[in-house]
Amino acid sequence: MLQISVLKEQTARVLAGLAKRNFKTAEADVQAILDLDQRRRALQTQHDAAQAEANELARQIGGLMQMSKNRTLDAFTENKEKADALKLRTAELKTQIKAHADELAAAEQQQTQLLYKIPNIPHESVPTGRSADDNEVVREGGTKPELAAGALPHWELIKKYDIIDFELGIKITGAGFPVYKGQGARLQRALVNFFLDQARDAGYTEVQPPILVNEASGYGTGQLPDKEGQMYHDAQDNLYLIPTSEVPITNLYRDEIIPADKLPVRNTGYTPCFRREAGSWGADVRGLNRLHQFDKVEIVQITQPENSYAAHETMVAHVEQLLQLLKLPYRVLRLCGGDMGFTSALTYDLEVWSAAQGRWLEVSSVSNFETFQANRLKCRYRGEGGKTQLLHTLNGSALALPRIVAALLENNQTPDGIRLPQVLHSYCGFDTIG
RNA sequence: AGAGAGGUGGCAGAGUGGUCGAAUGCGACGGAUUCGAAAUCCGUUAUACCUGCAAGGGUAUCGGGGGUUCGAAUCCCCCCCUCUCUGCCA
Repeated sequence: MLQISVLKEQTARVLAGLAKRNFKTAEADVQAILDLDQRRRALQTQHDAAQAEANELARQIGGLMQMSKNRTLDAFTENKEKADALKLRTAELKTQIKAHADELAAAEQQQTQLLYKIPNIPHESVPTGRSADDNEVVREGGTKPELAAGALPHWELIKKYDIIDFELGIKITGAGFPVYKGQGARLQRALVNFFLDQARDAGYTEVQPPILVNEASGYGTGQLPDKEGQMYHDAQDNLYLIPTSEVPITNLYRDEIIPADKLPVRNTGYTPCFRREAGSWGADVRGLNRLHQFDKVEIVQITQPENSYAAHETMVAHVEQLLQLLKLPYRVLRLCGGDMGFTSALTYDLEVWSAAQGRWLEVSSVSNFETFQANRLKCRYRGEGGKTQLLHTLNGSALALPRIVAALLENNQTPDGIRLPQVLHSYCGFDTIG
C-alpha cells in the first residue's frame, strides 16, 4: 500500500509510474484518494474539536459533582442545575461527534479500499512493456548443454529413474502434489540443505516459521485482499497455507520498530509452499513446471531505505552464485512494468535453461518492495530526530526447487544416468541418479 | 475438546466510574558525582492521527468491537487471544 504522503507530494511521479504499469484508472483513483484525504482531515479536525469540548464539559461537570459533596442542600441544588445545563450541550455534541465519527470511518474505509487497488510505483530502471516479452535480459551465465538425440524431458526422466511419482501423489492428494522417492527425495533434501548453507554463509540467519498464517499476515505482505483464490484456506480456523515463506518471514516484523543496531535484517528459511494455481493449464505447466506444493528456500532483507537497492543487488548476486555452483545456464531479467508483481518496485527474475524442453524456467524472483509492504506491516525504524520511518522490505527465492530439479535432470542426462554437479555430491551422498 | 484464570506502557505490575496515557519497580537514555567504574542522586523514556513555519496545542489508544454514562482501563454485551488443569496426541 502506497503512503498518502507520497501520493500527495509526488503525484507526478506516481502517475508516471502507474502509467508504466499500464494502470488505466490511475489519474481518477489518485485524485479520488487525495480528495478523500482532504475530506478525512477536515472531518478529523471537526471531530477532534467537538470531542475536546465534550471532554472539557465532562471535566466541569465532574468538578461540580465533587464540589457538591459536603455542601449545603442549596449549594448542592445550585451545582446540580449548573451541571444539568452543561449536560444539554454535551448531548448536542454527542450527536455531532457520532455523525463525524461515522463519516470519518466511511471516508477512511473508502480511502483504504482505493489504496489497496493501487500497485507499487516501479523503480526508474523498470522498462516499459506489457508482458513477459518486454522484460529486459540483464545478463546471462553458464553454457547451454548439447543434448544427444533422444534426450528426454524431465517428466520422462523421473519415470525412467523412478524418483518422482505424480500418480501416487494423485492417489493420496491430487494433481500437482508429486511424491519424491529414493534418490529423488534425497536430492530434494540435499538441495534444501545446500541452499540454506549457502544463505548462512552469505550472512542470513535461518528461521523456521509456521507454514500456516493468519489473516493479518496475509494483509501484511499483500496476499490479501484480492488474492484469496491463490491460497489454500482452512476455513475452520481461518488460516492460510503460505504460498511462499516471504509471508511468515516478513510478517515476523509486522508492527515492529526495529532498533538501528538490528538492521539490516537478513533472514533465510526453508518451507514448503502451497499454491492453488487456479486457472493454470496447458503444456507449460507439465511435470515439475508448476505444482500445488513445492519446496523453496527464501531470503528476506529489511533495510533502511537508502540501502535497499544495494541490498537488492547482493541478493541477485547470491542467487546467481547458486546457479553458477549448480552449473546451470541462467539469465537475469529485469521485469517490465506490465509483468511485475503488484507489490514490487523492482523485480529481477532468474531463469534457468531447461535443455530438453528448450525453454527458460523461472526459478527465482528477487524483489524490492520499498515501503509498499512496510506501510501495511507497520515495519519501522527510528530515523533522524527519533522519528519513526518505514523500512524497505526485499525478498527472493534462493531457490525454488522443482524447476531446478527439472533443469538438473534434463541438462545432465547421459546414457549412464544423471550426473549431478559437484557441489551436490556430498549433500546427496551420490553423484549420479540412475 | 471440557473446566478455570487472565489480557494494562520495552518488561514486571498497581489501578473497579471523574483531573488516569495511567502509581510503583526494572530496563534504556541523558546528566551529576568519580581518575574511571559500581553504588547513589536528578531528569527523560509509547504509538497513531489532526492542527501549526515552528514552539506548541488537540484527539484517540489499557486485546478487538458495540453499549450504559455528562464522564469508562474501571460497569454491561459480543468476539479474539493467552495461560493453568483434565482429556487427547507427534
